[in-house]
Amino acid sequence: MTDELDLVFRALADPSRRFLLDLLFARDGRTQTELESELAMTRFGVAKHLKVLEEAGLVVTRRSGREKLHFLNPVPIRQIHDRWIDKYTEQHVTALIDLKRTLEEEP
Amino acid sequence: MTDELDLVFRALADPSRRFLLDLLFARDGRTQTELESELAMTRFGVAKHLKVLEEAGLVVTRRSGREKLHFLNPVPIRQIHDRWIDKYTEQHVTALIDLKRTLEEEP
DNA sequence: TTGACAGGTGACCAAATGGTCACCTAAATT
DNA sequence: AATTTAGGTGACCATTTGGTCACCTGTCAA
Repeated sequence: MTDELDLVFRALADPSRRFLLDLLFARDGRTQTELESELAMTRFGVAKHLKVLEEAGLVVTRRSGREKLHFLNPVPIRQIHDRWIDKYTEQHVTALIDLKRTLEEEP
Repeated sequence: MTDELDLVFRALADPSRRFLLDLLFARDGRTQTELESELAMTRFGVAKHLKVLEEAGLVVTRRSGREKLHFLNPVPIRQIHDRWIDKYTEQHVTALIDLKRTLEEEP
């Protein structure tokens, strides 16, 4: 009943971790210390979250001296998408979302 | 720190719920009883999972007499995708995944 | 070389989660 | 009308999870 993407889904379940992904989506290559300052949490909590994201493959890291740089990896996100949206449905869905966005912009 | 897609991410975190989505992806419009038979769990557990999926908007339902029909809604999945993959990156990522798939097919 | 800085580990605790059960309502069947 | 069938509710329990802390290693700078 468990699958290979299990770690990815579990990683995405927490709002703090999604916020970390947002930060890395906005700007890649940040250190852990740099990311800590953005969360209302001790560095231990942030470190734990980054570890979960890294083990899920959503974040990849590179060591540079005593620093650890973090990068967003979008591949697992796309795999989630492809699991429940086939190439045919994709067009309808994106059209729907664009429509929704348009409607919300002009009230 | 919490966002509107919170329910969607939390719903996707559980393997049983993802399996239910797989079932509905394969064939829509099933009743709860029909779905129960596919899970190694009492009907109460399945009902709870379906409720979580419905509240997240991943599943929409329609009543028909005493039956409740379930349908997969792909829109939230696409929204997850769009959050961390911009139109430009999308091309690279899909190309990467296609490449990976090709390589795994021919060993 | 001494101290400051970046990061890692394991234990620990409160809160959330998955699953079951006793009990309920409403629709279909006989 | 009586029974079966589809589904819903709230309490309950075991396990998992998010977060903190004391303590550790390795790297850079004065």
